[in-house]
Amino acid sequence: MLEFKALPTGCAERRRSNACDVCGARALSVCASIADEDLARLDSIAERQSLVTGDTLIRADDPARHVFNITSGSIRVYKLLADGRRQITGFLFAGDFLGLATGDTYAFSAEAMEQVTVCRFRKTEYRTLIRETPALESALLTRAHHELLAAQNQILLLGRKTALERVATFLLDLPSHDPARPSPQGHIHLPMTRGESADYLGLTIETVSRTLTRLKTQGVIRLVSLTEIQIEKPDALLALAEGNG
Amino acid sequence: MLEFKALPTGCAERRRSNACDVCGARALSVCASIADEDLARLDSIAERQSLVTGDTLIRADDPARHVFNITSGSIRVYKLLADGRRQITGFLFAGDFLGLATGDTYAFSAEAMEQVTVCRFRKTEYRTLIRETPALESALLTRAHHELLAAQNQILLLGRKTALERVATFLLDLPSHDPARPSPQGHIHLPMTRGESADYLGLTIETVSRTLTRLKTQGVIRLVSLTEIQIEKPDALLALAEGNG
DNA sequence: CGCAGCCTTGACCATTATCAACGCTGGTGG
DNA sequence: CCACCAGCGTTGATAATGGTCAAGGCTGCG
Repeated sequence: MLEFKALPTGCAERRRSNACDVCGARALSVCASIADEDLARLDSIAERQSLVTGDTLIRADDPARHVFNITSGSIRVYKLLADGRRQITGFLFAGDFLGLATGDTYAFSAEAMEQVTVCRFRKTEYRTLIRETPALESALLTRAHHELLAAQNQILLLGRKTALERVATFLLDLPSHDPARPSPQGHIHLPMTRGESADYLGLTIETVSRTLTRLKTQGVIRLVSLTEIQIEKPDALLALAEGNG
Repeated sequence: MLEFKALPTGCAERRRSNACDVCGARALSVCASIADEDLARLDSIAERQSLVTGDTLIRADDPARHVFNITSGSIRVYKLLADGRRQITGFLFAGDFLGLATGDTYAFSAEAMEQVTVCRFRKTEYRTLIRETPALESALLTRAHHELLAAQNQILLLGRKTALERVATFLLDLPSHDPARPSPQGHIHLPMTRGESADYLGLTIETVSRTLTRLKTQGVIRLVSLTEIQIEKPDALLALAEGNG
C-alpha cells in the first residue's frame, strides 16, 4: 500500500512538465492541492495493481466496481463498435484517474500500453472518502473540466479537421501529455503505434503514415525513428494544425 | 433575482424527462441534491439575463468572467476554425451549466437557438460559493462526469461512424436532451436546422438531408414536418446507430 | 404575390478508405 | 551466428463515402 506514494511523485513530475495544451496553464495533477492526511486516507483504501503491455485494466460493460489512479506507465482508453471499429478516446499517464464516471458498468475499455502500475479503490469507499474530502472533490472537478475541454478539442478535430490538420494537431498536443517524459525543444516521442494514432485520430494506419511522410517531404518534421520525431518548422506545423497553411 | 427559482423548476422538468442516453438512469439536474439554503445563496449572487434567437451568450477567447445556468430555452455551443468551419460540440437546455471550465478565456462560443433565459454568476463569487457548498460541488462533479461520457460517445460517432450511423444515433439521442419537451413514443422534435445538425454530426447539410431521405425511403422514419420526425422502426434505427443493419 | 431562407435533389469531384505488395526490424530457433 | 518469421510501417493502385457546386422546390412573411 505504501506504493501509493507514487502518486505524489507522479504529480511532481507532472508539475515539471510542459505547459498544458488545453488551458495554457501548467498542468496540475489532482494531488497538488491535497493535504498529507487526506493522501494518507486515500492510501489506506488503495490496492496496488501491476500490468504488462496489452493487459486489460477495464473492459467495457463490466460492472464498474473500481476507480483507478495511474502511478506509472501509459494507458489507452477506447470504445468499440459491434464490427470491431475502434475509437481511442484518450491516452492516460501517471497521475490520471479512470473510472470515476457514474453508471454501474464501464462505458469504455482500457489497456496498458506498456508496463503500468495503478492504485485501485473500491468505488463505494472512494465515494465516501470524496464526500468527506472537499479538497479532493474540488481537485477532481477541476480535472474533469480540463478533460472536458480536451474532449471538445478532439470533437472539433474529428468533426471538422482534415487528415493533415489532425496529424499536425496531434504532434503539437502530444508532448504535454506524458508527465514522465517532458520533451525537449521540438522533440516528440510517439509512445503509440501507427494503428493507435490512427484510431485516436479517426483515420486509418495508411493515412497516418502517408501524412507523416508528407510532413517529412515538406520539411516540417524529421522522422528520427519510428517513435521519435523532430519538429523542424514549428510555425508551419502550428499553421497546419489550425487549418491555415 | 427571484427568477433564479426557475432553476429548480427546470430540474423538476428534467426529472420527469426520458431516461438518460448516457448512463441509462433518469437524468438528474444539479439542483436535485441541493438544499434550499444553498439555493438561496446561489440566488443571492445571480443576475438574470435574457436572450433572443441568435444572440451570443459566450464568445470564444473573451475573458471568462461568468458562469451561466440556463433556466429556459436552448443553446448551441461550438468552436470555429480560422476559415469558418464550425463544429457544434453540444446543445444545452434548461438546467445545464456553461463556462465552468478553468482558464481565463472561454474556449468556445455559445448562442441562443431560441428565446433563452439564464442566470449569470461572477466566476470569482461562484468559486467561493462552490468551495463552501460541498453538495453543489458534488453535484457539479457528477454532471461533469456525465458530460464526459457524452463527449466520448460523440468522439466515437465522429471518429468511426458513417453518415447513416451518425444520423441514426442523433435521432435516438435527441429526445433525452431537452427536459422541457419530453417526447412521446417514438416522436422526435428537431429544434435545430439541418445546418446545425450537420455541424454537430461532422457532416454537411446535404449529407444530413440525403440521409434523412434515405431513412424515410427505407421506412425507418417518417418526416412529419421539417422539425418533427416519427420513428416507424425503432429496432432498425437502433441497429443502424450501433453499426449493424 | 414575390422574395428570402431553408431544404432537397442531382451531377460531379476529392479526400480518405480499402486492398495489396513490399521493406524493415527484432526476436527466436536451428 | 545467421536465417527466418512475425509484426509493424510504407507505398501504390483503386474504390467509395461524403463533399462541392448547382438548380429547383417549399414555406412563411412582408
